[in-house]
Amino acid sequence: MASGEAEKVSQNRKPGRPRSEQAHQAILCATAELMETMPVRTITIGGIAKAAGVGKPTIYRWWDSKCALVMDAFLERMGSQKQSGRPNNTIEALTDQLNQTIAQLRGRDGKIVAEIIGEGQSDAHVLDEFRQRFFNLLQNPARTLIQQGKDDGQIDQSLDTDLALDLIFGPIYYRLLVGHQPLDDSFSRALPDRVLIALQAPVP
Amino acid sequence: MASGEAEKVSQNRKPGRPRSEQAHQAILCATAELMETMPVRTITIGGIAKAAGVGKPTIYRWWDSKCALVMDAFLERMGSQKQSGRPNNTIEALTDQLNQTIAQLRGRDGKIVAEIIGEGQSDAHVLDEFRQRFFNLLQNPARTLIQQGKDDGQIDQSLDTDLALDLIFGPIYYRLLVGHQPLDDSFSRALPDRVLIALQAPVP
Amino acid sequence: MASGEAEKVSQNRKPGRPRSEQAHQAILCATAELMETMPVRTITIGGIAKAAGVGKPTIYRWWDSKCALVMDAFLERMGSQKQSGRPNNTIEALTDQLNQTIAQLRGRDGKIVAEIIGEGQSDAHVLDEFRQRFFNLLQNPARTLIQQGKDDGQIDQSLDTDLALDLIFGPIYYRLLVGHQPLDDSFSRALPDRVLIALQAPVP
Amino acid sequence: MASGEAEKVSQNRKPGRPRSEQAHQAILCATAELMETMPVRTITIGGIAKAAGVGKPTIYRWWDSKCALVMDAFLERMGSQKQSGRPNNTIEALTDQLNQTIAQLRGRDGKIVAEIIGEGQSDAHVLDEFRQRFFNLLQNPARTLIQQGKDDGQIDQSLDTDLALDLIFGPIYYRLLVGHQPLDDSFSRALPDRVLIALQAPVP
DNA sequence: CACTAAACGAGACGGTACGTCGAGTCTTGGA
DNA sequence: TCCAAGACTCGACGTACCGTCTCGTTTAGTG
Repeated sequence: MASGEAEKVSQNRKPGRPRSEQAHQAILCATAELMETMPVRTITIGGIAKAAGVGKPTIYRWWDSKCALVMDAFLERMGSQKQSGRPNNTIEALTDQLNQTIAQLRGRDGKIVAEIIGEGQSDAHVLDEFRQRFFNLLQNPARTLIQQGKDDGQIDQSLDTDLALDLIFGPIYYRLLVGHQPLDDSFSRALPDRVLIALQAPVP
Repeated sequence: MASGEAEKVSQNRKPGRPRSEQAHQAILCATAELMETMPVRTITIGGIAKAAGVGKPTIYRWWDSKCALVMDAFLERMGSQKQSGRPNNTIEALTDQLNQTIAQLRGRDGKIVAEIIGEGQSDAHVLDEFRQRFFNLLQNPARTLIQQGKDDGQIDQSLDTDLALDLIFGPIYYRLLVGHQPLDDSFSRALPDRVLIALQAPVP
Repeated sequence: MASGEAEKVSQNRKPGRPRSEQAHQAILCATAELMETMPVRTITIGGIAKAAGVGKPTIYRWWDSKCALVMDAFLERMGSQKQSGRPNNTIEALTDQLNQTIAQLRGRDGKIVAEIIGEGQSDAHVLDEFRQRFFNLLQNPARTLIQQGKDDGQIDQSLDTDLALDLIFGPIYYRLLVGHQPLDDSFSRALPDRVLIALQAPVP
Repeated sequence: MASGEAEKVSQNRKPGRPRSEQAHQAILCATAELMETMPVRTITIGGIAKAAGVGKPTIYRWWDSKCALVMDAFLERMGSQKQSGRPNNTIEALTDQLNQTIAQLRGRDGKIVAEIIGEGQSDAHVLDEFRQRFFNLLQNPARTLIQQGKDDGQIDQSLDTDLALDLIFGPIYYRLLVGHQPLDDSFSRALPDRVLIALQAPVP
């Protein structure tokens, strides 16, 4: 009280036993492993609890729903995103970005992304989280590049940035989610050039 | 077979009571109504049966799964697709097609399409059915137009038709499924012109 | 239709699949077996379901609670009560009745009765059922004998019958439930004579 | 020992913070209050802890189980037993004892006794404790009186004392536990006379 | 007076059982 | 043979307590 200093500090910590970070990690880890081997839909909370050596209530203490947990587990594994970072040329950088995205969404990771978006169709919260925590993360570098391209004249300045992003990523997610065509190398080769035409040229 | 007597009336009809077309329709109708008011995921077979005044086994007699039924109910309501049919100009026809698709996927119908694709992420069969019975139906006219455009020189002949379709429809489904941006009028206005640039110009 | 007989009759039967008596019996049987080997309190609905090869909802369809089920299973096994029936002498018949009751409540059966009464202390419904379906059944013959004894002068006519029954059975249940003394042979030998004194003699 | 006490206090005390008698009492008190308002079975350790403003481990530090705690709380409230003590006449003293017991087991206290005995049916330890700490306490005065009655000729000397106690208390507990008849005044009036007949008269 | 060690409040932990719900199958009587 | 009805087995759901543990704090007695 004297000089108004923090004094006792008295601790802002909550009372009681703190949550076990070990249990938290075990759950995330078990979930990630289950996601490798089975569709998200068929994963059960009980199954995760058993795999993690954890009680069901512990899972519910940390996450509201299976989907929230799956989101976290997914992001943990996705966290290690490398940035090739070659800023010299906007167009080249965008091409890189695109190819990297396609590469990322091939295989199991892409399947999981698709499943999460699928779950999101019946649970707005999941889709929200997905956008905020994965999608924006992925899209923002491209957004910056587009802005940059518009500034230095490589991209049509009258083009709406959001639309540009949809032109770039739309075809990829389309194939990923509808599955009518694969995200193969020929797609990866042909798409960037074609899309970039649309971005560069001014609408007549 | 032994005594080979065709005897009593050859009868190519199956014996027993014939399936009730009335029940069939009641089920489809009840399903369609439920789809209007609740997410596909939360619809239950039992709920449909109750709403249709039908037994669950009757539903299983006609459809393998909830999703197959939902698909049928959905297609029934989607059946009445008008074709504006103005074949004079390929580019204009494609623009029409695009705008029509966007208009169609706005509102409840789009939500249902999204939910079906969502279900499809955990059930390959659903996605198969979706592609065969709805998606191709929708996409084939555009495919024809593109082919036509390539023939008469309005579209770059080196462009792969499948890729062209992804460029056209990708952004729409992307917005529909990820929900980061709406399928609004400004999108509807801006998208076709921009996409068609990509289709028309040759890659340098 | 012809002679205008009751014709349609229309049936008072409910529609739908009838309850499976087989499942009913399997549940009762499994419960009875579990009661043999473990305390009622530690028996679980899930355990019964598993042992009976039955789903939990089926159990809940037939019984409101574990205790109601246990009551039924218990009564089924208790059903085969022999009546030694020697009506020549009221006092002798009462003695028989008493000894028979003691014999019955020795061993596992008595333990189960005690456990059911124990459960009943926290669930009035259980105690109700117990009284109506087991206790009265057991006590009514004695009640008749007492009435008879009062009529033919062998039992004090001023004695309230309910009180008489409590004098007879009270000590037995007391030992059964409090467990301070066993229901052994010496008890079985000494009790009837002593109790019958109280019933026969008039209060001074 | 008094004056010349063993120098350095001799130190038989354990180190560390001593148990809090305040917590002990708070737990007992909270338990007693809960017992007033809800069945013993539905009381939970967590509920007691919350009501007493105490942590669960503190409860387990003092008591092994909910039942042990309930026993203690119950005995605390029962502690104030008055002894009317009129030793002039054995028979009258026994009658007094009986009426007092009936009066005591009427109302909430009786219900709690019944619930404890009920719990005891599935937990031998509870029943043990009950007998040692409540039941014997209650029964011993009567035992003494009976012995005394046998000595001075008012009670049949050939009567086993344990049996006598069962004859006296059996009907009371029987009504208490089975609940087929109330522990009302008419019972209280009629029982003692009738029971005492059995004790006094010799078996023919 | 500071140190030590146990008890304290709180509440998270791994479990177990709960009672409910939906899926997909089976079994009735009637059409 | 199909129909409506609904009971069936199965298994996941999310909740409630259990009895134990792990925190940070408090409190007596010792050094």
